[in-house]
Amino acid sequence: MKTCHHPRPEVSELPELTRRLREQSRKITGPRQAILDLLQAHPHPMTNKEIHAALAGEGCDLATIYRSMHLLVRMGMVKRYYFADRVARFELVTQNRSGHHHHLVCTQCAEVVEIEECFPTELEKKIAERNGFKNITHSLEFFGLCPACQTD
Amino acid sequence: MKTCHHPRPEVSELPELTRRLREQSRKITGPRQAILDLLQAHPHPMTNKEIHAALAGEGCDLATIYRSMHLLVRMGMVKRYYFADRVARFELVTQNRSGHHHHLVCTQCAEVVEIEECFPTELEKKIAERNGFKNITHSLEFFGLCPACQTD
DNA sequence: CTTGATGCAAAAATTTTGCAATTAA
DNA sequence: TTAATTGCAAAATTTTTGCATCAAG
Repeated sequence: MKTCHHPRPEVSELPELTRRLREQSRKITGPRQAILDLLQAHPHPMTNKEIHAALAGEGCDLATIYRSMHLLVRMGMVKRYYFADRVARFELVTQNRSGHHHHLVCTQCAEVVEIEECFPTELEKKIAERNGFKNITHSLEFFGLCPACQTD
Repeated sequence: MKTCHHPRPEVSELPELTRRLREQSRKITGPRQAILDLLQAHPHPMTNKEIHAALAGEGCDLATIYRSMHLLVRMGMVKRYYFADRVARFELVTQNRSGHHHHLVCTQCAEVVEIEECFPTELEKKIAERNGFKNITHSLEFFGLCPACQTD
């Protein structure tokens, strides 16, 4: 895994997120703050195991992480991704970065790049109509060899 | 899950597949034939559990199915998909149906429709170049409510 | 015969759950 | 005060592995 910078966003979104938690009569606990903090600082999909490892300092139980991720996904604050390996990865949904976007993942070192492009809307609409489906969405991820790994 | 027809292809691809197995000094055993038969008759991604259940008659061990799918994927005879639920699904790669295609899956009843459309090649190339990636591929699946489930 | 494959059972890995104790509101 | 949350341990799943036996080539 490559090192990569995780610049904190200009404005933290945590106040807004905690507000929404409170709104649902959820509590702002240590573990939850730590998880949200981490996800904000690391704007790429993370597995529960990675989150657990990263939070080794504060000692947050793995079960708590599983439960938190379920909750955050249910509340729409986190989006769950599946890349090539049946492991769920979680990424914070922020106002800066739209909830819907895609990733380009290095098959060697797992580096992740966020992608602007999306599947053409008209084409998707056509697919939905031709098959009579409603409320169509898609999952789309790219895989390849990143620059650094091409030389190895 | 909706019932769906599984018309056998005009020409069975099994002889070719078994030939390739033999070529790799693999053996054509009962379980393997049953699995290939099943995958050919059911041209949609199936989970190992589904395969195991479908083969309840011949009594094929689940461990054997796991091992077989690993082998078949490694040999390129089967393609592995991940839909929305972190469960691996396997589909036979045939000459009729190209190995690369996508699916439209009903979020309610799990019906699967095969999709012709693909992510635009030029756009993908652009993404690869802009990020300096090589050997880029993608996974792309669509989700929505199928006609039957819209009335429920 | 020889080597790969199978079934079975055990082990490993992953995810969920029950519950008493804790803590935010 | 009280309702949600946590940690811990146990349970439930899912996947892999060791090994003696079996069978395809």
